[in-house]
Amino acid sequence: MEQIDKKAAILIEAEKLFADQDFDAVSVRDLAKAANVNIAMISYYFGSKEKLFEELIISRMANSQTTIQSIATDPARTSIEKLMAVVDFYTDRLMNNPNVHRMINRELSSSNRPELRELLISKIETNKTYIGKMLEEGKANGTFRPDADMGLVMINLFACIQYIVGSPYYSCKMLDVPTEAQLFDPEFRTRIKTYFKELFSHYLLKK
Amino acid sequence: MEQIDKKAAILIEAEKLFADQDFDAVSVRDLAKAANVNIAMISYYFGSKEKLFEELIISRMANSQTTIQSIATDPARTSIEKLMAVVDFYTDRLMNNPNVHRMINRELSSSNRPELRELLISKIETNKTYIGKMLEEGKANGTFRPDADMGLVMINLFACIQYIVGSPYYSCKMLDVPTEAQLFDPEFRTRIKTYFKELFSHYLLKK
DNA sequence: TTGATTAAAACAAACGTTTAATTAATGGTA
DNA sequence: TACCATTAATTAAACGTTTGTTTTAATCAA
Repeated sequence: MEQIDKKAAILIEAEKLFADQDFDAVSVRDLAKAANVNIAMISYYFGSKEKLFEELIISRMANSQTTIQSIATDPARTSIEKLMAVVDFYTDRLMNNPNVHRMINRELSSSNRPELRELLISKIETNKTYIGKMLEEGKANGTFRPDADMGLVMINLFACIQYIVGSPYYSCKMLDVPTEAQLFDPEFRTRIKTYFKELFSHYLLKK
Repeated sequence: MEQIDKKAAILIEAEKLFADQDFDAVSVRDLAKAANVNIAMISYYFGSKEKLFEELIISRMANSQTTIQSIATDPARTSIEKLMAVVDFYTDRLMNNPNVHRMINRELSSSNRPELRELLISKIETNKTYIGKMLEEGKANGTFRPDADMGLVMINLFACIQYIVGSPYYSCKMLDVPTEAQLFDPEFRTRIKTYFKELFSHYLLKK
């Protein structure tokens, strides 16, 4: 009996394994066993283990550019409302796709696959540009303090959420969250969102 | 002619290689070549590649517990002064030892070596406890807002600096810092410290 | 019968580790 | 100091596994 879509099955299992272990720590035999397919299928469908890995990351990395752009350029929102919307969107986006962001996180921290890293950065950079402009606009229109460090505000938001998602086991222990599942619960998401909204409001808004 | 300390040479080169690449991506032959020693010397001195890796991390992970403790329990400092001192200390500590913290960062994000991860977490947790008590004390004595999220303040500081140090290539691009070396310059350190001091002051202090 | 799909086996290369042999250093004895 | 015995350090080669990938043959659906 043939499976409808073995290629999809491989991608699903690969996502789980690569989220938790390094690229080299996962063998094609591990992948084949988890997806219940023959070893040859990885090369057959993807060409190589590395191409499977790249295809997996790229396909799972949803396109967030249009959303960020529409938030950043929305004339109906004030500067602070835009920032709140970015916090919400970014928190949900990462917490909805923890596996792929763990992979991305690990790719960005090593030079094992430089071309892939470059590709990921270029995608992320587009969003950074939009949010950067958005924050500078808030300075220009008098909403935000002129001496606020907008570069660090951005990387602070990105880094902190990426870090929690990328090292869930560690983060649970540090935040006294009992299970990793609870880390992605709506309750904890609200906590994250509230924290950053208050944090940035206090830091950015004029008194 | 015998080398004086081949073991130290191996550790030095291993630190560079493991900082930039995954554990499995660095072979013992790479290590031996970089340190200019025979392959057998890794097993001879360390027992195995994995033991070398563990010994490297543990030996390079300086003991920060006594410093954090003395800051947190210093009666001469106010609560806000203690927090500022922690920001300074933590920034310098990570930026002075980027290589080992890149390794730690990567270890915390995977379950490739669970025992090592557990060991690292237990060491970090001690500091977390001290700083946590310090922040709660600030709440109790009326310095800090009672509804501030101290857990997230802590992980925010840790995560953000660890992230910048752990993914320097990426961070440079995001922060418009031209070279990785400049990321660890005094100038950029001051920027980080100033940012967090202002950020946390605005968020924590009562108005 | 054809072409797509599968499984099992085989492939060479690379892996971490060990062996066996050799050289260098050390310590005690005369 | 000179000598020998012993330990330690170093090397090249080989070890058995595991790696990612490919081949071959069989099976299946159309």
